[in-house]
Order: sequence, then structure tokens, then C-alpha cells
Amino acid sequence: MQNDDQQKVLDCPVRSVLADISGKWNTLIIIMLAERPYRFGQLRRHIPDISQRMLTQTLRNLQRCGYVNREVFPTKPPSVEYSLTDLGRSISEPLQALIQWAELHSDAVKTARKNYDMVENRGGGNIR
Amino acid sequence: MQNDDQQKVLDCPVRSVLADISGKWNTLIIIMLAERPYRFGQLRRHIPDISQRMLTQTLRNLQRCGYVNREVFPTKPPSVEYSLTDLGRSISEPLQALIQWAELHSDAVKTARKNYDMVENRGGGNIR
DNA sequence: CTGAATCCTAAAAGATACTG
DNA sequence: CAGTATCTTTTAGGATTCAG
Repeated sequence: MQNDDQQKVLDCPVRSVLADISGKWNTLIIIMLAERPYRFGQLRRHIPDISQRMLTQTLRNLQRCGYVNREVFPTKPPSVEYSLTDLGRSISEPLQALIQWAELHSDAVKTARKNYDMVENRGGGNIR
Repeated sequence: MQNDDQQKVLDCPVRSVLADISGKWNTLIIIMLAERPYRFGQLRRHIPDISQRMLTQTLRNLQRCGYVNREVFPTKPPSVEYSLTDLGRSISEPLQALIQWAELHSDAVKTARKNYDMVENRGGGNIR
């Protein structure tokens, strides 16, 4: 009975993990930290369009879920370094695969959208 | 210069694809359709907690981006079958990998969250 | 059966100002 | 430098009603 596969998808644990990579910034930050550790300000500079609020919030949540490590260096002024945990490095692999897919196929998606928007314009437009 | 990798991530095309798999239902539906085509009502029944509005909306968007095929059978009453396009099948592979990761590690994430919530309870609790 | 339309609530995200 | 605290805007999503 192939129904099992579907049930897995409906399983809450899976969805809760999916929720982690949802959100505008989660995946992006995991991918960045997969390359090397970053300090707070460095992340901000490399992601120009993130607010410090969202950066803090996203990092906190990733830390909470065990993906990210937060290390405070008691310098003056203080600096905080973020890096991936083992779990974070682990999930970064399927995420990288997804990014690669996106790089390869984003054009196909773009033209698909364009075609759809063009054809589907009966109702607003006038094809007669 | 390893900066290139980061730029790729910041690239808008990639983010736009990532946005497609964000959202509460997109991934779920792609994964389901990866198994076999479904009719509208079948999808509803297999995903008990989706509203028909979100189901319609999600399917429309997936169709628009080229992941999903929509075929209308002029039966009485009409029935509509949704299936993956080649592009949809293609993206379903990295998505499946992600699902598998989630199945394998959701427990680790769960306990990480629990630990964090426990330790971080100074401020609300009283560890003194 | 499929799905469009409207209304409404909740959650995500942005802007800004302030602190150790 | 690395945050926290508010406030406001925007978007996602749910409930309900109606239609081909």
C-alpha cells in the first residue's frame, strides 16, 4: 500500500523541519554559514536587504533548532560569531542541492511564469 | 576569491525559486504529485488541514511556475487532474532529499529546541 | 466537483529608536 | 558591535458564501 509515503509527508515532524527552511532568510543564512563562520555584522553586510531585527530573529531560531552555534568573544566591543553545528552542516547538504537546482533552472521557471501570465490574460485582456 | 559562492546565493533568481518552495503547502503538494497525479478533491482529502482556497491558490502558483500540469476532463461534473511537469519532477528530487533529511533528523531538531527552551529560561524562570 | 470572491485574522517582515 | 523594544505595513492563510 503506497499510502505510507503520503503519510510521511503529512507527519508533523517533517513539516516542522520544513518550516525551518521556510521563511525568507533561514536557508540563505544556513548556506552562508556552510561556507565559513560569520560575525553578526559581516552577515548584515553580505545580506544587504536584511534588517538587523530579522537577522537576530533568524539566527536565534536557527540556534534554537540546533543548526547554528553562537559564540561570544568578550572583546571590547563584544563580537559574536555564528557557525553551523554538525546538524546544520548536515542539513546544508540537501539545501545546497536545492540551490544548485535553482541556479540551473531558474530561467525555466521565469519563462514559465512569463508564458502563463501572457496566455492567462483573457479576463483582463481581450483575445478574440 | 570565495566571495562568488555567496553572490550566487544572493542572486534574485535563486531566491525566487526558493520562494516557490516556501509557503506552507508548496513542497507538500509537489511531493504528493511526485508520487502520482491527483484530482483536486483527492488532494483535499489527503491533506485534511488545507482549505480549498489555499489548495487552489497553491496549485495555480505551481502551475504558473511550470512545476504542475493542470488537465481538465469535461466529465459531468467536471474533474481536474494535476500532475508534475518535467520541471516539477526535476525539482521534486532535491525536495525528496530534504524530506528524507527531515525524517531522519526531526528528532534531533526537536530535542535541540527543547534544550534551548529549557536553558534559556532565565528571565522568565528563576535560576539563582 | 472545482473553484472564484469576499471578508477577516494572524503571522511575517520592515522602520526606527534605544541599550550594554 | 550586537543586540532589544515598539510600532507599522505587508503578506499568508482561514472561513464562508456563491457559481459553472
